[in-house]
Amino acid sequence: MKLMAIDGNSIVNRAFYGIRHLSASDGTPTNAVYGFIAILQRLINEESPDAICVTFDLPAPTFRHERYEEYKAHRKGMPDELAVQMPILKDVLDAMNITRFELAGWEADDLLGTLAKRCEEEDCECIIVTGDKDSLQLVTERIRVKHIKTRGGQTETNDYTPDAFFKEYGFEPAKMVDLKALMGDSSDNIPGVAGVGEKTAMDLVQRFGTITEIYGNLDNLDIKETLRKKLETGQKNADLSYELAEICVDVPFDFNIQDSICKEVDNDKLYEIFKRLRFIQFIDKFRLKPPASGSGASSMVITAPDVADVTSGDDCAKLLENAKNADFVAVRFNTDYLDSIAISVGTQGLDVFLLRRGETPDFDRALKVLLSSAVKKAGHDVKDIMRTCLERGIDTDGWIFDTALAAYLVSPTDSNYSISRISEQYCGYTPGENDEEGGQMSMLADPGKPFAEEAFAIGLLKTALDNKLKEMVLEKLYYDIELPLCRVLAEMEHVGFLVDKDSLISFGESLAKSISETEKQIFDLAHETFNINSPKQLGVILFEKLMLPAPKKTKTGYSTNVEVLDSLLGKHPIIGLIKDYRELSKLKSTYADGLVKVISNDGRIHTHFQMTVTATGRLSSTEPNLQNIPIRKEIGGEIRKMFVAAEGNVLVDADYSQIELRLLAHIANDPVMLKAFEQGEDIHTVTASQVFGVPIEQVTSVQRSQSKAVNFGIVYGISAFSLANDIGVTPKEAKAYIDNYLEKYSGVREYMTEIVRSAKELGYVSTLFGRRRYLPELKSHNFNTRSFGERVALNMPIQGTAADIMKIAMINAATRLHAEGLTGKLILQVHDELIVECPEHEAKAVSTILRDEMENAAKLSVPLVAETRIGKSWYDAK
DNA sequence: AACGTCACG
DNA sequence: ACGTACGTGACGTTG
Repeated sequence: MKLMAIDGNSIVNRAFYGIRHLSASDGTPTNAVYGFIAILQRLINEESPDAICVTFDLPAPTFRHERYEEYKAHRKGMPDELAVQMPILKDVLDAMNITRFELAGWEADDLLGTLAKRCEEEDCECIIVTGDKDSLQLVTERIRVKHIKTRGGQTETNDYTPDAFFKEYGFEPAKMVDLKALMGDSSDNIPGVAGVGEKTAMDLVQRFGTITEIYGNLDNLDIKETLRKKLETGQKNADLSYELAEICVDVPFDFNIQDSICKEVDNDKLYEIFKRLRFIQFIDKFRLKPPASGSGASSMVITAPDVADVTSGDDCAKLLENAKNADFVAVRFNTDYLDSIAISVGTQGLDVFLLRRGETPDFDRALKVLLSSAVKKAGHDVKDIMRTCLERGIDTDGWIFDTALAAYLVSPTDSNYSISRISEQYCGYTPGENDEEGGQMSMLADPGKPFAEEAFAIGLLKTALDNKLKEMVLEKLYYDIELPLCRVLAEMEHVGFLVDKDSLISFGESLAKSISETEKQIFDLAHETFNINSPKQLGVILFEKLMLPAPKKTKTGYSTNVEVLDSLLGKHPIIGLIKDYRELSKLKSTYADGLVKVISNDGRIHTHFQMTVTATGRLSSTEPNLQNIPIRKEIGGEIRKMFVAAEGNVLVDADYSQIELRLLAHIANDPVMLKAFEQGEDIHTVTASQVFGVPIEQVTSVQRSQSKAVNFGIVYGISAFSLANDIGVTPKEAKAYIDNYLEKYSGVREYMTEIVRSAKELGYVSTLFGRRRYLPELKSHNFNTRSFGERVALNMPIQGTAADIMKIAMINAATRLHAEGLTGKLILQVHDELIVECPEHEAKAVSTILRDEMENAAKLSVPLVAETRIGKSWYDAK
């Protein structure tokens, strides 16, 4: 028999502070409950105990505390957000049929101690789960303590058997009490002996044993006189502390392990609670089913639609007619093949119609009508549908809504915008299982009912999200920017970027040569071969074999990143070679070999732009990522020479100059910065002159580059420590630079305090165009998390507005190119840079259009400046 | 799957 | 006293 006994208060605390903010639909915080259940589930899997129980603190009631529940929650400074979760947690445990114990006047610890001893007497195994180290005193052969830590959202467990304890502490578990008696514990109000801390106390217990042994022989101990004095004066405190630290193991309460044996959970109750708390994953994990119908609430529940296969020409014609007349229809395709369509017309009828190639008469004509502007459509991932259409030479238009895009604007930090997830969240309706997110769907001949249910969900979502957009004042951003951008991006992806495949391959081969030469030299210097790509093996060579000083560690071992290598540069010739090796192998694996793999039959690379990934509103690029092609280092530039224009064409590259700092000047309305930009000055030089108090002409290059770092730092939400690290000065000097900066740029200082204040008040920040990012981090009790939230509050409006402006410029530039009858096409966007490929004779016109549209995408109180260049390759055009 | 590393704006 | 810049994606190693 194996009992798992959990220190409820301790674990719920860990969960509360370790897990990001979560809330139920009514706003009640739920992170602690969530974390607790997650930990519990994991422990059950790990240990498979026969019985489980949870203990909670419950102090003795006194007359002074009339509102006892409230008092209970707030002692030890339990914050409100946690206190309100305690009753919820208890409900959950009850619904799970897990016994819980609380007894007035006793702490969770004492109950644990008592029941662990009872267990032991009955020859059962007991595992105590806690986040406090106090309970370690209970460890015996039959009682194991599982200590839980949370690090960066991950929970780690540490098992203490008597052996494991001895290894770490050097004495037996029972002496934990003596240790506490000497060193004290401020969090538990145990005084300990004044002047004795952890180190001294450990030493004393290791060498001499219990406090009885220590005090019984105090005069003869081999210790410093001062320590003896401290112990003498502190004896009373030590005795008192011993009593406080000792866990009571004979609390008078009935404990019978049989009562705690694991039972089935109460499906209906648990389902109801998890649903209310929005713990959808747990409903799955616990295999819960919706309560049997007849519970009365069914009128509120949206039920799955009926599916009608369209198999006759008459039905099809009727459907198309209805579709044309409807305000909108919701459409779901199998995006890759376009051979099945599910259509949900309006939201009145609950029918979904299913059209299939081969089954529906005249399928292709129906498809064409549906895809045309005659039918107003809501879809999911409209850009991808458009790209597929382009690839198959089908025209499409009439897309008036994209549910993924809308859900993204409403909450850009979510990581999953699958139809089923957002439908569950915004409509309370869950379409049937469907594998498309896993990429399997397109292979299925018969998508069937789940597919139809997704079309139905899109219809519900359109209405729900449209309201949300309106509520959040996101309509303009959505309808004027995000939605029109779908077409622009679909075309860019479709056109792609031509690369010189042969050159890329031979570049890869020459890299292979350099790599193996470098490798040989490294092995010579190391006197052995090893995998240089393994930070672990490299760490051993550098810091153990070659005995170089290790300046930094990571969680798992030595850090070997460039920063570390740079600090070691002069110390050993192997360092430079390793840097070379890294640079070459990165270039080969990610860029040379990596890009060759994704060149299509047309010789071009067709990236995928992701519209719903970044928290700030930027695009991202995948498969391959064309937004991180090398440029900063000499040899990396070689790669850009392989990105070329087709025969008779050129590339026109346009990029914004300092768009983020210009936006900072505009948003902060900082007079000094505004003036600098109006007069076309070099902003970093101006900053240097301000910060260092020298005339513009006398700014040195070091001063300019340091100021450049300060400017960047400001945009990122600066800290003196990081700035110091970045530019190699002391944190003190860095702080002086920042203080100086904010003194001169007073508008920026005001912006920084104001944006954080407003973010805390509203719970979100926004761009000039209304794009929002919610910042639950600002409410965190964790300093780091909260500071992160503050930095994001500073940065997002700037980075996000720049992204908005670029999107506007893209839409306008694409429109202009077309309107002026040019054949040049946008092919790439890299955040502040746009690339068009066009016939040579169009280059000048294209160049003008790009610059014009980029500079005029927004009217600000500073000029926006874009610079353009023309070349045969990306390298030449930049 | 997570981590370390490094490419970009 | 805390641990530190914002936003991404891909690759190789390791567990």
